[in-house]
Amino acid sequence: MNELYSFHDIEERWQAEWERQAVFQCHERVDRPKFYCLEMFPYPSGKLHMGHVRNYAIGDAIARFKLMNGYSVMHPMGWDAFGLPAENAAIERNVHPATWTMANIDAMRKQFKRLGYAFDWSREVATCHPEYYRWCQWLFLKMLEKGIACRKRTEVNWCGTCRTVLANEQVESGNVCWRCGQTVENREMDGWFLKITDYAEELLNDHALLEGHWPERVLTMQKNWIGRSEGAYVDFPLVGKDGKIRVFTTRPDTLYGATFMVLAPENPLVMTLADSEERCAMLRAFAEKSRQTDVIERTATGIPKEGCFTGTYAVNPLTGEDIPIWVSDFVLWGYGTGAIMSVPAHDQRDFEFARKYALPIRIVIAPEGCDLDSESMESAFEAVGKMINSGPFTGMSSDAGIGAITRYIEEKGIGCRAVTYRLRDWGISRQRYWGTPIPIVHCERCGMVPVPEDQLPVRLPDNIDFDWSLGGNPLSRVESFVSTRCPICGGPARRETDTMDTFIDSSWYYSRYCDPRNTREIVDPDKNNYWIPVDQYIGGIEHAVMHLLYARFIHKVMRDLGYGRSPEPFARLLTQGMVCLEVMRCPRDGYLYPEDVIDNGDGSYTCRICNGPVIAGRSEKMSKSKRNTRDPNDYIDRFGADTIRMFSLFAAPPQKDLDWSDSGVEGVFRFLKRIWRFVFDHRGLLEGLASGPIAAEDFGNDHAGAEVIHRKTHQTIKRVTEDFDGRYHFNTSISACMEIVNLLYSTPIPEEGAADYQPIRCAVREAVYALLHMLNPFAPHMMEELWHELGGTSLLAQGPWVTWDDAIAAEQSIEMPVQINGKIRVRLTVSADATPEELETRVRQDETVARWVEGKTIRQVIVVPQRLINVVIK
RNA sequence: GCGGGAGUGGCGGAAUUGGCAGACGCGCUAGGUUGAGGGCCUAGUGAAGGCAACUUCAUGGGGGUUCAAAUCCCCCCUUCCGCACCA
Repeated sequence: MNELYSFHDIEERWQAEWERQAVFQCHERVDRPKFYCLEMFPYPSGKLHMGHVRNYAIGDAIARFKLMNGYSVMHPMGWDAFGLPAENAAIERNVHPATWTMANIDAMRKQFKRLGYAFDWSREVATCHPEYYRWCQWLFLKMLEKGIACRKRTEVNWCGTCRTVLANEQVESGNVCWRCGQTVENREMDGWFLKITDYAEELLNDHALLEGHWPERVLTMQKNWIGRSEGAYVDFPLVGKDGKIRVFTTRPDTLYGATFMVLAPENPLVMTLADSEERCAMLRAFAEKSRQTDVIERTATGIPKEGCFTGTYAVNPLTGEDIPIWVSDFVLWGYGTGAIMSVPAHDQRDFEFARKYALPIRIVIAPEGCDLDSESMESAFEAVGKMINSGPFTGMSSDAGIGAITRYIEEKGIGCRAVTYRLRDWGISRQRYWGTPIPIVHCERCGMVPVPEDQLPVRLPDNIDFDWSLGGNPLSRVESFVSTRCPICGGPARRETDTMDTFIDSSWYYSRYCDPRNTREIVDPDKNNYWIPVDQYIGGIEHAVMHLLYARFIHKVMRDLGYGRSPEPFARLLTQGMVCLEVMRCPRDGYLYPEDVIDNGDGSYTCRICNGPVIAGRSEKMSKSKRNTRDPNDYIDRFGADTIRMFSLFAAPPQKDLDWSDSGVEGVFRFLKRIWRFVFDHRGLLEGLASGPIAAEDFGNDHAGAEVIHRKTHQTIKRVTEDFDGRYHFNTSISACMEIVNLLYSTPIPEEGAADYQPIRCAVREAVYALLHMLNPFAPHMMEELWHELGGTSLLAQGPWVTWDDAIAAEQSIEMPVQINGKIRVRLTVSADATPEELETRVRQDETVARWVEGKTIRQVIVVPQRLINVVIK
């Protein structure tokens, strides 16, 4: 055995060995329970960052633990390989997106392998591969058949920088592109949509299956996004015109108080309502102004809302009164029916609008025990109360009134019960090249024709001209692609040139891993049913409502197509925190790279560029623009994969943000070296440790030093094992292992032949045996190496895991704190199985206790077994 | 505005069916080893007071429940995240 811990050699050796023995290749074994461990697959940007290292280190620890515990573990890896960066690289550097992507995949795969993650590489997929995307196209055709996919012309979010349409989920803070951060604009365009709204109810209800297994806030975010609300549609007939306006309300009980109506400016009805040419022009101008108003400004609270009267009236169907129809941009065209009934007395927005334009306010709900006055009231009364001025419903509670009025309008045929959602259909058309072509042909004679299944995949052409200045989708300029024959009539036709949102690719990849080379089917249903659901899914919180909602939707679609039984794709979800580092900023030169910062050693820093003082900012997510990134490669070079992996698990629990720290990394490196050195220094004593278990009788139980190690070992196995089964707080698992190592260092190892040599030898051998197993999920290379050095012929990776004995883990005697009136005054060493009565007697006899009690009387002695004793005196 | 998370030494973080606050690591201090430095080893390290045994204070702030509160309840502050006229 080498005295030096030469991590590079060790890591290469074991990576090769795992690969040679195909240790991480999995199969559908019926003799073992299965465990599907999955981390969100990466976009092949070409370089791993610390966030990746952490994400995959978490999953790898779990996967390895499960494998050691006898599970049939699937832990696959692949590439979310379609997307804009590849196409942008093509434009900037004149490299084909496929070439660029493939080179990136190769580079990242190498990095992954250097980190020694336990992936089953035989299942690798890349979404840009025709054998993958043909099944995206197939899925699209199935959804078209079932009416889930459709084409329509609507207002869409257009990102000018990315030159494509975005789905609503991909627009952040109301108007910002999730990818590039630029403001999006509204455009009316044709596009393909998936009716995720058909599944809204199920997506919402099935949250119940995930509760307790998914982070609460992800469920809350999805719930808010789906935004279910219950109420009724009510029709208001127009005065002097045919037709009616349908509104959605959650408060049918306030219908008698509806004194005007408001339509969204985009509502096409608006133009038909104008009572004069002049009014028509005004409304058109108003709509145009709304369109140009920033979405944030238009919808922000606190800003008074502009309105415009149409000149037309509708009839309140319950009061029979004529009420004016207005237009205002606080009513959204995308929600409900794009029209509302306004009840200013009981809705704050309506109230403010009514005050501004002097519209009538009628009170129809009275709060318990007091009266409202429409003249003097300063805000709407939105709570429940007693119905007044409401015809036959007067006197009813407003709660009961909701049901009663709904039934009434249903009987009269002027409305019906209804549920609406905030969730909109998923717009999947993208006007860019590097994505899955939508398998549709536009024929002059036959219209839109789906490409027959046996003609899939519709391949992306290679001969692309990426000249950005030409604008539009480069795909539409490839005549050989666009021009085709109609599958029905054989006549000339043109291919659809929109490609699919890449979120479709990532909505079912976890199923494809179950059967990645199937050329006949998207996945074999039996294989899918064996592995799915993913038992543990791990990724960033940023996908809470994008990927994670889309994937749940597509999963349910696939289930309905007969490709699986499980209602949900991901049984448990862990959202890992970000990797952060403090930013260095110079007032003159902006964010600084580490090499441009001089550490003065006294907590202050100097800018190397201008010699001015540098402001050490707070810790923020590592990002290129803030220049606070660190390259995993540098750390692998200096400390090895085991160190960087273990640090990213040790520095914080997985769910929390992690502060990167170079000295923290060195601390972990030091710990690993300490293990190495201990084994090296005691290689004689530890020799052959791996070849056979330690018999209980070898210990003897008369030596205190051995017993302490023995007990600590079993306690630690228990702690670490339970951390894996519960919260995944690996930071505490690792620190527990550090405690054992510290204990081993502080135990004097006797000379061979000394009386206590045998029991100590056994205890130390057992401790090291356990350590190698427990640390294997975190630092697998070093542990395999030491295992091998100590006579192991099997692989630690294949287990079995270590077990503990509660009887050994139990303390014989414990130091029990004794409190007097809640303050610790003395500690007594007592036998662990002492009865409360014995303990109380001990305490009453104790000198120190007596000193504190002197002159007072003991009122009560509280004995908490195994914990403490509290003496209450007065 | 609504909803959710967080707030513990110089730093990252332990400890929550209420029961020894600060495990473990970083940093710092001292000693040892070394020609020096680094590395490694040992000890110390929440604050204040005291020669000391020890005492007092301390988990964002203020109240409360309890023999006992970082943990439970009420009010407030700070911060991060999500949603934001959704009818």
